[in-house]
Parts: sequence; C-alpha cells; structure tokens
Amino acid sequence: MSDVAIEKFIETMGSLAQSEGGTRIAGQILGYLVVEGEPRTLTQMTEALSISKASASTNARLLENRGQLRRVSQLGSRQDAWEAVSNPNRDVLATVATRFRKSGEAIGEAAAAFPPDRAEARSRVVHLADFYFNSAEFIEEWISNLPDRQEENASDLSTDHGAAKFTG
Amino acid sequence: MSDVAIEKFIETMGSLAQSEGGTRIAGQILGYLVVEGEPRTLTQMTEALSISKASASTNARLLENRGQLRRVSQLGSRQDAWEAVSNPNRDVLATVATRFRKSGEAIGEAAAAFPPDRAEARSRVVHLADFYFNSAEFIEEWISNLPDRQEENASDLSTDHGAAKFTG
DNA sequence: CAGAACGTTCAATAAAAACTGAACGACCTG
DNA sequence: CAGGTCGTTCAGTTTTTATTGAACGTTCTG
Repeated sequence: MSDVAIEKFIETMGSLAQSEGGTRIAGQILGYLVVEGEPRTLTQMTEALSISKASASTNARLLENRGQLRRVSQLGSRQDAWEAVSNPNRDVLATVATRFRKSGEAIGEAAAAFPPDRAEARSRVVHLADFYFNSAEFIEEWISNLPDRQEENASDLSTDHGAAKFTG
Repeated sequence: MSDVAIEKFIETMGSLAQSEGGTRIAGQILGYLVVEGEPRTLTQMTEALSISKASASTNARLLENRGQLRRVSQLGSRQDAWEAVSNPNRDVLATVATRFRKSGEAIGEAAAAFPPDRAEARSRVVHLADFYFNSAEFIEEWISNLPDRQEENASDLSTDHGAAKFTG
C-alpha cells in the first residue's frame, strides 16, 4: 500500500467487484494481491485493508473457489499465504460459462414440461435456452484463446508453487 | 399462465435473474412475456405475477434499459404494453461488454497514477486492464455473430417465429 | 368538467446480504 | 504441557437492496 494511487486502485477493484455482483472485500483483496505480486497472509490483508480476519478468510476462500487466488503454504510456516493468479479473471469467465450452461439446462427442462397446447411458447423458451448454451460454448472458446496461465507470478525469488502444496 | 409448468418456468427465470445479480421480479417479467409472446400491460403483469404495480413499472423499465423489453404503445389505448424482444439476451451481452470496457478504463486510469517506484505493480495492473479490454472486444464480436434481431414479435404477420437457429 | 384508469415516484418496510467479534480446534514452539 | 498463533465457523449486527402502498400528475371517457 503506502501510496494513495494504489489505495485508490484497490478501492476501484472493490467497487468493481461489487458492481459485478461480488463483494467489495473480495475485490479489494484481489487488487491488493495484484499490487503486491507476492503471496500475502490473511493477517497482512487485515492490516492493509482494515478488515476483520473473518472477512479476509471468507473472501479469500471465495476467490480461491473462483480460481482467482491461489493458496501457497510456505515451508517452515504454518501460515497460509495467498497470491493472485496471473490471469485472475480467466476462471471468472469459466464460471460464467458454467452458469450459462446450467441456466440453459434449467430453462430447457422447464420448457420440456410445457403442455402440448403451448407449443409456440415452448419454442420461444427453447430458443432462450439455446442462447445460454451457445453463449456458454462461445465463452469457453474465448477462454481457450486466452494466453496460458503462466506460473511466473512473484517475480523475485522462487517460491516454488507447483510442488509445495502442503496443507494439513 | 394457467399451467403449473409455465409457472415453474417463470419462477426459474426469477431465480436465474437473481443469481445473475438482477432482481427476481425482473426475471419473472421477462419469463412471463416470453411465454405470452405478445405485448402485455403492467396491470396484466401484476395479476399474473402477484406483484405490485410499482414493482412491475420499475422492473419493466429496468429491463427496457437493458434492451430486453420493448414498450409498444398500442393505437387507441393509452396503456403501455410490453413485449420481450426476440433475442432478449443479446443486449445483456452488450451491457456486459460495455461494463468490461468501463472496468478496463477504470483500472487503466488507476494504473497510470502509480508512482514510478511501483512500475512492476503497475504493469500487473495494466495486464489486468487489458484483460477487460480484450474481453469486451471479444464479446462484441460474439454479439455480431448472433442472429439479427427480428422485429417480428407481437403479430401474426410472420410465421418463422423466433426460429432463427444459431450458426455456431 | 367529473371520474376513472394509467404510469411513475417516493417514503417506508421487508428481506437479504455483507461484515464483524468472539469462540473454537488444530498446530507449533519452548 | 502451557502459551501463542493460525484459519475457520457461527451468531449477531450493520448495511444494502428489493418490494410495496400510497400519493401524484396525466390522459382518456362520458
């Protein structure tokens, strides 16, 4: 932190997350970790962002589930550390695609139950379901065009990510 | 309405809208109008969905802003009628693209204000902004591949009712 | 012009969500 | 084993959002 421009960026990330349907704190955590570029602990988050430990824990794991954060346990410490993945929003898109697919399924199932005398209505609903299916497909294609996730985040010394997953 | 399967579909649309960050009633209205296939008035919505006139009005205009509903004033009546556009989610994608672009701008501006000694952090943030820009661009391309909006909804003039298939 | 129906707005309420403090179990250290 | 630190959970509070009822201005009808 320590700089007003950086604080502003983090606040921006918080607002953005909120307007995208997430939580402010999740956005702030992501912004903070992108700025830092190295793994940070929950305690560091609570201090940097003035949030409770409960919020830090909950939102960090939420971001982990979305694929935007990675938990790296550092050898010799039982503290978890968290870092932003290098393409933090790639998996957000994947989540969107999954949700689209599920929406399409839900709508398609509902359409299948329509009574015979509502065939036209059903066809409109099926059309809607198709939109979701096709959008999901397209987003997945888009994802596959994104640059590969590079495991080159913390640019200075090697915190060996891939191997040292060592949670209790 | 009048059918349990259709009611279930409308409820599904409400839940879906909610999980996508919208309001339940907006989703229900959209579902209702898709089922009906013809323009319906606010009063009809309030009866069919058991909602208040205030909610119907507010949410209908909200959907209109998103491009999912169209207001059609019928000659000889001063009642507004509303219908779902034939591709109700096309403009939802456009809204997403716009939001992505704005997010990219906000993040990019924040990055530009970073102090010189945080050049590496800034480059990470710029990378993030680029993701938004590229995604916006891609979505817009996807939109342009969608079948054209056909303005053939609320009449029996045309026979190919929303039957446009995706080309992939 | 009176009366009714309409769409919108706004204050108030109801419902939902975020966020926190405190407590807990697990684990390490000395 | 005692004391400290860690991450998580949970109940409670605060904050936000959705939804409503009532009031208002407008427009049509008779």
